[in-house]
Parts: sequence; structure tokens; C-alpha cells
Amino acid sequence: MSKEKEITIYDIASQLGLSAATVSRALKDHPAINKHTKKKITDLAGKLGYRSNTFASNLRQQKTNTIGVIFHELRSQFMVAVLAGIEKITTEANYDLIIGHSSETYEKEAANARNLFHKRVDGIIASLAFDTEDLTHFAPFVQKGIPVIFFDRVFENSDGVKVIINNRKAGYEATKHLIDQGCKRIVHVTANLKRNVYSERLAGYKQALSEAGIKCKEKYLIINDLTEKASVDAAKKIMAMSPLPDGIFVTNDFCAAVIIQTLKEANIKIPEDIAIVGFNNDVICKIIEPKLTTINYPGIEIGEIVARNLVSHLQGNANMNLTNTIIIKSELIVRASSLRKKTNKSSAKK
Amino acid sequence: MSKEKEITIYDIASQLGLSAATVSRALKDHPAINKHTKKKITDLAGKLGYRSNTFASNLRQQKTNTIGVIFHELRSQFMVAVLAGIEKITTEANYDLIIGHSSETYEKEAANARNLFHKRVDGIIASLAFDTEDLTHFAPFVQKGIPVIFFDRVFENSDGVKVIINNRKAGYEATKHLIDQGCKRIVHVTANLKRNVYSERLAGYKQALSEAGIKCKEKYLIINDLTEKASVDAAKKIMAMSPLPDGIFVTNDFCAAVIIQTLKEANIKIPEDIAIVGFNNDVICKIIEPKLTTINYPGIEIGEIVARNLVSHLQGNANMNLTNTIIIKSELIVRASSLRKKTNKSSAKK
DNA sequence: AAGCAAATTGCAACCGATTGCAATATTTTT
DNA sequence: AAAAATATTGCAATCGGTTGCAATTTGCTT
Repeated sequence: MSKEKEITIYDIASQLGLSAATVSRALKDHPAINKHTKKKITDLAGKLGYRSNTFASNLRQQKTNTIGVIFHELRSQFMVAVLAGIEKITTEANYDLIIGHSSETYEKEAANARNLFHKRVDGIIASLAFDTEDLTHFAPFVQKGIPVIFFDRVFENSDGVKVIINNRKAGYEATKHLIDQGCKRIVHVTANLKRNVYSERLAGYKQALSEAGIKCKEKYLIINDLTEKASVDAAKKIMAMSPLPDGIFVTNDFCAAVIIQTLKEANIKIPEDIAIVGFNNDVICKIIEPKLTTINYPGIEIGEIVARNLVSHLQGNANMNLTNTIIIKSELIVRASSLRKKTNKSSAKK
Repeated sequence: MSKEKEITIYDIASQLGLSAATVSRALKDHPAINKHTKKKITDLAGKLGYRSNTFASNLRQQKTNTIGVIFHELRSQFMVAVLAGIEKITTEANYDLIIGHSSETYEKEAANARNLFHKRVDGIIASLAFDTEDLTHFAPFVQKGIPVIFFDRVFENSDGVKVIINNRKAGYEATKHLIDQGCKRIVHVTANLKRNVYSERLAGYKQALSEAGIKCKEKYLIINDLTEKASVDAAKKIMAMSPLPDGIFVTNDFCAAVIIQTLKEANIKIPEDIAIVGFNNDVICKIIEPKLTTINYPGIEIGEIVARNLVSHLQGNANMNLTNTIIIKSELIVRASSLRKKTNKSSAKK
């Protein structure tokens, strides 16, 4: 427990009869320093257990080498995957991450933003909470020229870079698939329509219905917060409908899994009575019985792209401000939960 | 995009004809400063958009107000819950978190430790990777008197504070429950026995068997890495046994769920043919069919306790070094996957 | 060996907040 | 009203690394 004194460049300098400036440069591999002295310095630094003081360095250089991340929720595979992608790129580039999560409330999101602002992060990566209605809490960053990049939950018409998938197309494909499977009464379970991801998927849903000449009924739209309880309620609401719907497009795999579970307990057969499609391609898709048809939302790639954009902007290799929106590919993955017709693809692996 | 100059205490001081020292004290609510001047200062600071420079402050105070967290994996409900618990306490106490994850390898764990050491965190919270064999990578912290606290995956005989559950007891109860349900040939699927959590659960398993006069067979012990693939393999191994086992105690819910799924596909009935108990009480327990009996491992509480201990040590309110091990309660939660006898508790909710 | 270019190294002023101690202002005591 | 006590404020050094510019050393040319 003996708290030894920290070694500084001054200690190294005096032990070698050099100046602190030389030591500083040597440790950063500055080209002006003689190879031979450089070696002496790094050797001694190693021996003494020198560790550079980030604060002194940050203070002088006026930058923190830290990126702030604001997530609405961490309990989803998708989000963790995005995080892993971000982490991979940022650690390679030697940036630290400060992670804040909003638990889906605007209030905490704004508090996180303030905190990160005070911590002087060099850049921000964010996905919005359910109830965020404007981006004023990010204004301080914009004013100071600190780059902000959004993914997944974004304001489509805002400035700043956004990395998203084509949610409308995904919603369209999910619904179209159900229609192709013979569904006529298709429920859509989704969340707060203020969020682009949900409103766009809904738009795709409506488009597919209208193209098929199916009228979109108000009562077939269920909006909730995707929690376990809300999912059970949604299932009950669906069971109470008469006639029973024959298809459900759920905007989230976990919610879809709970709905399947609840319906099965009521002896409703999936997919024979009701076919179901989820969204995200979480592991849960393969654990629920029947396995869940879903939209693959590639989290790692999104995280990597988001981070790569931010980092190269910060390093001056590219100017983010020229970019506006980056759209990542997503695709429908068909599994048993929606397969009623034994079509070309034959039976999905059982 | 106009990068305005940052406001410092000197700016505030000169605008008010005061000294920087006074401004600094006023902003920290130092008792020696006159209420009236204090108000003038905070008002102006607000108006100018002053934000304190953490680096200057950290540099001067020689502490970072940052806690490092080393996780072996983030993709589990349990770990995310622990993180949420830690976050709750540390943000209340105004500490930042730097999170590193080892992906279950010693190498990355050590790299994370080095990084956090260089970042000069004030304290460390860690859970060990599968293949970590010693704690030398934490030695630098100990030497400098930086507190390190472990949870879940720990070395039981090491110095330092550990927060764990009684894994032996949990393993015993899980196995005993299976025995009580009439199981005689009980398989145990677990992971690297270097980790206390797994070796202890195994010990509990053996104890329960021996008390019931059941011989513990080598071939009934399956050790893997708990991934999806490994879980499928484990299930196949089990199906190949003759006679078929009639009970499985799995050390992890996700792995248990995959095994259930795989067994069901082979037309094995759960729990009639084989009863199954998992570990952790992840949400997946309630989604898998039948619902999974498991051990409740209270992540949030563990996170809170770990963080509370560390924070109060750092704040000088308590000395962690007097504590050695904190044991949290865990309990068996019985659900359908193991219920063969309709006993006193009658049928678990269907 | 003088002259000049290139390679190394050092000087000293930052970056912005903190804090022990001294100085000044205000209030209370006698 | 002077002395003593208390409340406020300022001085100036400090934390440790960085960097423009100057100084010094070394190498090369003729």
C-alpha cells in the first residue's frame, strides 16, 4: 500500500542529464530526437515505471481523446453489438469511450449530454430516447464545433451525420412477406412514432398493405414501449380481436418473442393461426419456438461505420460535415414463425 | 461551427474585478466566500457558459474521479444488470466509468488493465475472463494503493474485496431440486473450472449427489464455453448417452435455453424425459418453452454493492481493506422446465 | 581548417484550476 | 475608539507535458 511518488518526465530528464523537452519528444517518438538518446530515455522510462499524465497532456493540447456515447438502452443484443463495433474502431484509434444511457427518457439523455459536454469529449455518438422531441441538448456541441453523429434513432431532417437502415423498406418487406404467406389481417406492434425507426417501418407496412389492396385498419396498430409487460398486453389485445388477426409484424424481437409465448399459452398456433415477423435478429429469434422470422439489423457494422466516420473526422482525414446520411443494408430472414406456405425455399430449417 | 474561446475562471475573475482564487472557491461552494459574491460569480459563469476544465483540476488534485470496469462479456443480462447497478451508484457519487471488456481472454483483460492504469483510474471493478490464471496484471494497482474490487468471477483466496454469491450452495440447491423431482442421472453443463463460480457450483452438484447416494459420473460432466454452438454440441452429446440422462443442471440460462431447444427438436420432452435447471434468471427463462427453472442471481444488487463499497472507500468513509468477501443472497426459482411432480406448490404457472 | 547545413537539444512560456498562507475588510468585544 | 476576533479575498506556487524558437553540436564540403 506504499503510495510511491509518480515518475515524471522531469525525473527521467534529470537522471539522464537531459531536458524535459527532450524526454517528452523522445517518448512521443518525435523525429528530431537522436535514436540513441531516444533509446536511453524509453529504457529508463520503462525501468522506472513511468506513466504519462494524461491530464497534463490534455490540458496542454486542449483535447481529450475521448468520445461520448449516448444509448437509449443497453439491454438489447443490437445495442451491445453496436457498442462492440464502436469499441473496436475507437480503441484501435486510441480513443476512450464514456458511455451514458438514457433508459429511454429525454431527461436522462439531456443530463448525459450535459455531462459529456462538461467532460469535453472530442465527439459524440448517439441514438435518441423514446420521448426526445428536439436536439437542443446537442446544440452546445454544434456551437463549439464538436462533431455529433447519430445512428438508429435519429431526426431525419436534422443536420449532422446519421447512420441508419432503410426502415421503410424493411417494414415494407416484412409486411409484404406476411401478405405473400396469405395473411390478410395484419397487426403491427410498434413503439413511439416520434422515432423515425418506428414511423418509417409503419410507412412501409402501410405501403405494402395498400399495394396489396388491403385496407389499413386503425385497430390493427398497437403502440407500446416494448417492455415485457407491454408485450403481454399487446398479445392479449390481439387475442381479443374478432376475427382473429392472421399476421403480426412486431418492431422488436424480444417483444415478438413474448407475444408468441403468450399466444401459444392461449393455444393459438404459430404460424398456422397467426404468422409473426420480428425485427433485429437477436439471438432470441433462434430460441423461441417456432423460430422467429425477422429483419437482420447488423449492429456491429453500424457501430464500426459510425465510429470510423467520427474518428477519421477527428483525425482530419475526412470531413464529416460533407456527409449527411449513410444507409446500411438490412434484409429479411425467413424462419418458421411466418412460414405457412411450403414455397420454393421449402421448409425453413426446422 | 465557430469555435469560440473557452471561458476560464480568469475571465470571470477579471470581469468582476476579483481573483481567480475567489472564483475557484466560489464555484466549489467554499464556505469562506461571501454569499453575495458567490452569487455574482455563479451567475456570470452561467451567463458566459463557463465549463470547468477537468484536466486542470485533475492535474492539480492528482485524482481522476474515474473508475475502471473490466467485464468478461457484455452480452448477458446479468452483466448488463451489474453494470446498471454500478452506474447508478457511481453517477450519484459523480464518478465517471471507463468500461473495458475482455471477451473472455486473459490477453485482452491484461491490456485493459494496463490501459486503465495509464488512465489513472481511482479504482477498479473487475470480473475475470475464462482463462485468467493469476492477478499479476492487477499488481500495479495494488502497489500504488489503488483499490481493486472483484465480483462474480474471483480468486477466492486472493487479497482484495470480493462480492459473490454462495455458488456452492446454489449448485447444491439446483441439483437437490432435480433429485427431489426424481432425477437419477443428472448431467452438469458448465464452463472453465478455473473460475470459482463454476468449480463451486460443481462442488455443490457433487455434494447433492453424494448426499442422495448417487454416484457422480465423469461422463455426466460437460465443460464448454457457453456459446451457442457449444450449447448445441452439449445437447447432442447428451442425446447420445445411453441411457438418456433425466436431468441437466446448466450453469447459464442462455446455454440451457439452447439445449432445451435442441432437445425438443429431437422430440425429447422437457421436463418429462429430461428436467432442466439453468442459472442467472435472465429474461430468456420466461421466453423459452417450457419456462426455465433457474437460480436468481441479482445483478443490480451486486453492482450496487460493489460500487457502493468502492465509492465509500475512495471517499474515505470506509476502509475497504478491512472487508474481504461479501456474499449476496441467491435463490432457486422453480418453473416448468424441471417440474415433474405436481407437489405442494402445485403446477408452476403454466 | 574555415564555412555552412543539418541534426539535436534546451529554454521558457504556456494550459486552467487549486490551495496554503498572508493580507485586508468587517464585525464584535471591551 | 482601540483591540481582538472573524470573515473575505488575493498572492503565487504547483500539478506535468507540450512546443515555438533559439542555441548548440555534429557532419560535410571545399
